[in-house]
Amino acid sequence: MPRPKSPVRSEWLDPAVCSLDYRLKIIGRLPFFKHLPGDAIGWINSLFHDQDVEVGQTVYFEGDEADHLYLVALGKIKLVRNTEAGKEVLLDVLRGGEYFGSLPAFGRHVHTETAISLTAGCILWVSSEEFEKILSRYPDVTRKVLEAVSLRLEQSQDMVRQLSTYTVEQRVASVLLRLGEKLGETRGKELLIQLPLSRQDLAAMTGSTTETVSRVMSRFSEEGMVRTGRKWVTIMEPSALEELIKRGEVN
Amino acid sequence: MPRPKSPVRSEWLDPAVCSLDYRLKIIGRLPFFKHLPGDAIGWINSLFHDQDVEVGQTVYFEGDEADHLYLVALGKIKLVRNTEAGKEVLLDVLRGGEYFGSLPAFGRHVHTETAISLTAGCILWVSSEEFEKILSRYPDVTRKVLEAVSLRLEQSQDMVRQLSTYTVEQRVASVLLRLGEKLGETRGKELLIQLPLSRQDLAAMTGSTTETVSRVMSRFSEEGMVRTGRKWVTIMEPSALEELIKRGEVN
DNA sequence: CGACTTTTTGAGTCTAGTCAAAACATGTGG
DNA sequence: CCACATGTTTTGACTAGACTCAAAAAGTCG
Repeated sequence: MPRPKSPVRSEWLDPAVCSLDYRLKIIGRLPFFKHLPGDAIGWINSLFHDQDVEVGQTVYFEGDEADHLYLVALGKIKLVRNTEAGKEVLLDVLRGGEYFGSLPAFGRHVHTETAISLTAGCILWVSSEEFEKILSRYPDVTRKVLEAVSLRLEQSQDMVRQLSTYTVEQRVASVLLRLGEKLGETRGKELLIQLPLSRQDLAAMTGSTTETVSRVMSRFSEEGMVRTGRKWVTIMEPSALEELIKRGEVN
Repeated sequence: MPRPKSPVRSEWLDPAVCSLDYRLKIIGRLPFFKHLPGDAIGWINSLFHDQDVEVGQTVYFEGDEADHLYLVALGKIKLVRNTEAGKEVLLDVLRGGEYFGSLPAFGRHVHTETAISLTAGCILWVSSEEFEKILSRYPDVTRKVLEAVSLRLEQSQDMVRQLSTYTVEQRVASVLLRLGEKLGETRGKELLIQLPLSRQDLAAMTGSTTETVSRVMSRFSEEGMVRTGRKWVTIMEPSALEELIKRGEVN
């Protein structure tokens, strides 16, 4: 069998990525702020700081004081929790336009997860005080933040449901579909996920082990449902994975 | 071996439970409102309706239109999610003073879980419109709601971590401790949980099966760590369960 | 090319699920 | 108060899914 050719197109980092224009676009599209008029966005933008991150860089650790709110401008950020035993649990992968971190405003005083960049990219952040300024000038932003947190809660509860009732195979299929939907690019009827997702990461997302995930992925490949490389995964037949989740087995 | 004598004291339902006084107390203590002055609480109280619930009654179903916010006044409410395959996942058990249900204000339009009473009791509720009135008169309530939802998110993520990394034994121990901490009454160094928790319920809280939970509970009983009856569980040695979670095994 | 990391595969073991039956409670009506 | 029907819990035997440990294979990078 020929080595799968990588469908990844390198879109190289524009050095001007966190340019004013780009920042305005990101901030203006954020659910928190997108209802606000342009001048408000401009003012909010002036309160944000930007920072480039490289692959594998830790933005903050679980347990660190929670006094910054972050936005992903470019790249992908993963949120993980660690157990005392050293196992890691991957809670979510964020793309441009999503928030992370937390604030005393959310009732949290320390971060409850660790944030690590999966790719090189750029993030924006505001301090607690600066965010308070935004909230006091535009109080309905609180409402938007509430909506965003509610959505995360719902997703987390769905995760609980899946971990409680799915087999590893179903969980892997589910994670692939979720990532595909969220981060994937449509290539015909296929779905390309450009992400340096290791078996380790997939295991941490499914409450499993690298070996088991590897076996499951091999099976999926044999069945022609997915195709994977080191920095990408292509879902050849999303519907087949969906079927598998419903039926609970490969046939 | 003699049948374990039930330590349960029947505290019978006062028919005047949802009396004005009691309602004011519940509402005044709620994190959402407890920062507000007495007259505000009085006004808010006037917007709430009350309703008695009996054992096993469903307050609302997953998928129902989400236009009410509920408070537990008296009794215990469980929140469950169901899978297509008919398995149930028990997300949380609520006691007096906790909220449930959701609102368009939270960005949800249908309930994402089913609410069922575990005991006879009484709940309070407001409609979406009424809650909006509260929010517009006391905008900082939004902030409190945000804090409450953030806390639930954190707890849910912890649940994810446990399901991902703990054995069934550890998860059962963890659930018992959590319930004990939240709903238990201290009896000397023991902790009594007065709750009609079936093996079914425990299985649904731990992502396991009735049989496995039964075996685990039997083991815990033999080791003298817990003692159970049909409508109660006593944790004889909380520290033993904590040890077990850390070490990962009974010795 | 060679050192290193990640992934895959294999073999063996164990945890937890399944199916089935017995034991135990609970509630009802005679 | 007992006998019976019903539902829940416990126990047993078996199976299977997933983990562990170990080694080989493949990919990455200087």
